[in-house]
Amino acid sequence: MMGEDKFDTSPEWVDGETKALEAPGDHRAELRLWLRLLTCSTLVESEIRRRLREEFDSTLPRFDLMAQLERAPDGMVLGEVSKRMMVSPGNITVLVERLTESGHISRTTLPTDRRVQVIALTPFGRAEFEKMAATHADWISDLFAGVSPKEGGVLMDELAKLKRSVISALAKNT
Amino acid sequence: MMGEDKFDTSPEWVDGETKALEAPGDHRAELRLWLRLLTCSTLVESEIRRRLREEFDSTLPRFDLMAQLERAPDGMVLGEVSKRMMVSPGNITVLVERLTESGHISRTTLPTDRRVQVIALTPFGRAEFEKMAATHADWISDLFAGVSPKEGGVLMDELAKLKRSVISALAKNT
DNA sequence: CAAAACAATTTTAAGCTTGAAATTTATTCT
DNA sequence: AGAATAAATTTCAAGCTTAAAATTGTTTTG
Repeated sequence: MMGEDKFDTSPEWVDGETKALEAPGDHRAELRLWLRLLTCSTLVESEIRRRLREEFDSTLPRFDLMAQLERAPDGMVLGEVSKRMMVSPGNITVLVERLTESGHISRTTLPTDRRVQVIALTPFGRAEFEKMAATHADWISDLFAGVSPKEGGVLMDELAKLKRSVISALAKNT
Repeated sequence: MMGEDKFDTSPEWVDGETKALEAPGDHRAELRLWLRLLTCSTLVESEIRRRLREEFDSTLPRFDLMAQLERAPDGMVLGEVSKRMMVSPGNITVLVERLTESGHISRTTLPTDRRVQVIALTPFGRAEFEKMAATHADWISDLFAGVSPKEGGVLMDELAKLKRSVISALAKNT
């Protein structure tokens, strides 16, 4: 999905009227928007992955999993973690295995329902995560430094609309 | 990086003055923006992957590679493909192997420099890609249907600013 | 003209990711 | 209670991804 021109900032979208004159099935504007969105998130994401590896010898999935657990002091059920991270359940299994081995998280089988595994940050895991989280926040702040608070606000709002659009389209095709 | 609240649309950003009053090292606004951006692109991307698999028995990387080649009728050098797709060179090797096996692309060693491989869409590959591309454009249009042309224009512009911000931050830390 | 430097690509090792099938455990329904 | 159903998790097979090392081929330079 990559390949957007590197510095294309000209206005690509047209007003509704002009759009109506386009050939049927012409979705260029949406495609360009999607490519730009994807370019932005890929740029940020791969840089964050790189830095996590270099500076903490860790990975984004590990960081994300611990981030979920940080806000759940009493731990979280595996299925819930999987939903929140938007990844498949099988994925969580391996992550949890490794984070347990390395002592970052604990895992307990729920006594009342032995199908259910609850995981939580260990004190060590929490301490490690807090170090990483602070640095991570600085990285993001750095990468986003050229976006003013006002522009950031606009982006938040417009992305909220996009998110609703996508979620509602997904709900329809069920 | 997932885990943003599902329908959070309240204004998270504050004006510059309020921001100045926040504790030093408080990067919540940027973090929330990043999470929202990532949520949007993950939602779209995973749906596109799913549909490519279900309807065309294909994958996003394959589609992307062919999309690059479509605009290069005379073919493209592997290294160039790798750069445009923003993936590591080793990645391209495997993709090219499989797309060659399946007859979608051809590969030629440059006679003047035998290190260099040039790949191009075969007529079959081009025909297949065109079918996929048309459907793919419809999918995106569908997912983005709730975003008006005007809102899309705003998003394009704001994402352009973000992209410049990220690229310039990456250029600095070299 | 060799030797060193450089460039393009492939290989390797490790980890991530998915969907589907299998397992284990609980619940519901005769 | 026993059978079917459902739920939570794990296993499996296949493919993607990366960085680093290794290959292969070209160019530059002493």
